[in-house]
Amino acid sequence: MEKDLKERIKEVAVDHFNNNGYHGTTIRNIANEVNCSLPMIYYYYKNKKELFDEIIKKDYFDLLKKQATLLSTNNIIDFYTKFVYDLNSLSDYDKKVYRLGIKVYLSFDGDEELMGIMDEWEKTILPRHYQLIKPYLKNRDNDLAMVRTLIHLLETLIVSIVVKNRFLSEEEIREEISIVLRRCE
Amino acid sequence: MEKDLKERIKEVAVDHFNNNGYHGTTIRNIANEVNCSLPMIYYYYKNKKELFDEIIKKDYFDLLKKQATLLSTNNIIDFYTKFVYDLNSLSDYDKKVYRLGIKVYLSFDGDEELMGIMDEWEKTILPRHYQLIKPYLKNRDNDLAMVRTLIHLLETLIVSIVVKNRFLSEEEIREEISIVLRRCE
DNA sequence: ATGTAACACTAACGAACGTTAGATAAAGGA
DNA sequence: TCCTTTATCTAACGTTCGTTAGTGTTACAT
Repeated sequence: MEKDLKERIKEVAVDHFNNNGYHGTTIRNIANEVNCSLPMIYYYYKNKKELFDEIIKKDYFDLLKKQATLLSTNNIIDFYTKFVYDLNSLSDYDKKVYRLGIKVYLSFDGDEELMGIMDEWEKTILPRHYQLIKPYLKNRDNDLAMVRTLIHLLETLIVSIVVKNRFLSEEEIREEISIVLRRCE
Repeated sequence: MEKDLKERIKEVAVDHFNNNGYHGTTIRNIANEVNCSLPMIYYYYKNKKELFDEIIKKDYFDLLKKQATLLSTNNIIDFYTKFVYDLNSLSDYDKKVYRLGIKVYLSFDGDEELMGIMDEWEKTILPRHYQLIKPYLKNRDNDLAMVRTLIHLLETLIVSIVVKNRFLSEEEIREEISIVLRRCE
């Protein structure tokens, strides 16, 4: 019982929500694994939904925002390669939070309120990356399509690492990003 | 009560499994929406799990196999554009089945047995597409990376249409596929 | 007419769920 | 010393779950 009980509850909750979904997760199972009594969970969290919401609204979006504020280097391919590769070394907890967030993002879990928040975030993705890549673009007619393609590729790479829990080498990440950003080299 | 009751049960079940996950779906809710009594579901399906399994093992893989047997035209970009674009016009039922399958594929639902089946299928993807694209490749050192990148792009496009229920125009699909397959033109 | 199979129901079982009431024990300030 | 706060518990509430036992009802073959 080294760590804070509230923190331990959330860690176990992330694990269970991840493996069994919102409905498949029970407060009793969480309490059992944390080795505390059942009402202790209600002592720290109002109810099941608040526990789930805090993970998404706080922990998941903290992760996303931290990732979004990374600054581009002078090489756009280096930057995006690192952007993806670094996900490999996320802590187990962060990886699970990320995975749970993607689950909600794809509306595989959570409720409509959370989906709305996800939609808002999604709208910021294309403009943000476009601004980031802009300096490297050669002003061709399909510039926007290239950014869109990159984002689509990134999404699958992120899912591979975070959701399917695969390790992707820096080399293969770079290869694929280079194929899409070929004209920026 | 026009259609077969067994069929109607499955249709409603697909809907509920999709919206609420396996654990969030109850036999009572299904029976209510189908407007039949509760034991009728057990008359046609041994239990809840068998109902879920039949949807994935039969309907989802039928969809995948049908898609996999499509023959390439003489233009590889045309082929893949059509491959993705046609998903837009899948029936509502098929789209939901597809979505549910992807949910299991990403291990967001289902059990370990189903995950095993998904893993087996996944292994066939890269060789299959490589064989398909091979004739159009210029034998460069990053040919395999290109096929991998294409598959990764396709995955996101499929998720957009089937999971997020977006409509993708033929034009934007073609643009993105062309960016990846640029050297095959 | 009678038997049998297929289709449908009502009612209930036991188990598990989310949640809460209420007690206890320790700690610290007044 | 007494009171309040914080952290923890046991026990239970009412509800809903998956599942089944048991019973009709139709339709068709013999």
